[in-house]
Amino acid sequence: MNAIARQPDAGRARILEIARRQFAALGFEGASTRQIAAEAGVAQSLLLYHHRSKDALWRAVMDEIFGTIRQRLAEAMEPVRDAPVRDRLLALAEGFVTLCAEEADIHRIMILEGGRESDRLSWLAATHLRQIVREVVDLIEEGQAAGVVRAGDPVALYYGCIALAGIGAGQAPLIKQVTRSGQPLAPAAIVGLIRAFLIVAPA
Amino acid sequence: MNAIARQPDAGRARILEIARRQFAALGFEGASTRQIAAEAGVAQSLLLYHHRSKDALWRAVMDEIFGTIRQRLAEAMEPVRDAPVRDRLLALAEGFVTLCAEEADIHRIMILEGGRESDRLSWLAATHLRQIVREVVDLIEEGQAAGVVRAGDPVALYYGCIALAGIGAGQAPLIKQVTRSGQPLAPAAIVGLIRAFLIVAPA
DNA sequence: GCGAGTCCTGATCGAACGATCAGGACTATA
DNA sequence: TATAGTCCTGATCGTTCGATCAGGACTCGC
Repeated sequence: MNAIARQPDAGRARILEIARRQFAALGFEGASTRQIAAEAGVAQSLLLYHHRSKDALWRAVMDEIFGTIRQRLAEAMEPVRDAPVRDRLLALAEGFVTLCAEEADIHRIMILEGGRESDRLSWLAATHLRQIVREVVDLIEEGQAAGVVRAGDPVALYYGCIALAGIGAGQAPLIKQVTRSGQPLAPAAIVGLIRAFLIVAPA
Repeated sequence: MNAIARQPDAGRARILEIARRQFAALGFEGASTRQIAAEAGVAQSLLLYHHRSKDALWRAVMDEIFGTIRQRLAEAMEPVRDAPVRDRLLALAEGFVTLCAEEADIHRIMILEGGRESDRLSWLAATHLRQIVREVVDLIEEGQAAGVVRAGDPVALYYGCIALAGIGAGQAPLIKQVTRSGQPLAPAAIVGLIRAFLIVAPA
């Protein structure tokens, strides 16, 4: 009998949320199922009842994260569905920057996992990443064909945008420590950076 | 009696090198002093004899990293010491991208630590980071005053460059998994991205 | 009311963690 | 050759790790 008993779905969502925060803060190896369970107010064995292992818990977190990503980006793109490619690219960039700012955990987990070979990364690429990358790179190539996006390797441009989009929120603690103002970078400023980086004629 | 006995300095350097790799791969919490010692072929207690704690070992790694950074950037800047600010900025960018490509651990540790508040980050900012950031931001502001660098918050431009410089090497495992070619981004291409991002008139 | 099935807990496992300590092995000084 | 000091190891400390398991608490179909 505890605070979230008899609300199985709410409890599961809460566990996933806290697990996401811990994985983002400490990395997969650094995060502890006991700590996650303690913060969620449940027994550690419950995590491994719902998910058969720490690895499976991590994959459940990633499934939820990519559900959020797809939903948020779809919402950002919907108003410009039939607009020129330039507007669609900018809407996508703004949507992604906003997402990174509001859910910094997401970008950080990606950076953490993307920098090191592992079975988790292979699973992530096969299950979620390749499809999204393909879609965005296609859009960038469409922009290049239309003369809107600067020339160059579209994959490099894609990762350049990802890097710029996430740096503000992802490195916010460092930026707070280093700058005099202690202020993180504003999302609007980052969208401006991406626009300048990606678009040929930002008229 | 072991392979590196009677070569104290070589042994210490080897320990620091392996510790750096482990901290970069697994993060501070994920890395283990026993694993580091095992790969270095020494007893785990030796690490804590040379450095009084895991934390102190980490700080020794960072001291060595920033020694490398300062040395490499000084070498990159030396030939353009008296050149216009545009050339100095580009030399700095190229030097940093090359450094990130050749020593990907460095950038990754920074990303790992910069994304999360901790005593280590405070120490890092006070001991190493603030000074370097100040110097580079000053250079960017000089470039803006000369009309060479695009307008905008120089701190945002600085972190934009950092993000772009590190994305190729830092996310190489992910890029290998996601792209068809499996090739990481070439340093030259990344320098081109930064130039396009930073410089107003890339004539 | 009763058994089946679901949700959840506490106890516990062997392994790995950071840290400490006594002492062996070695070099340098005298 | 005796002594002092440095370098390094193996054993061991208490803690925490992921994982397992028996069983309590609850809901639902009958």
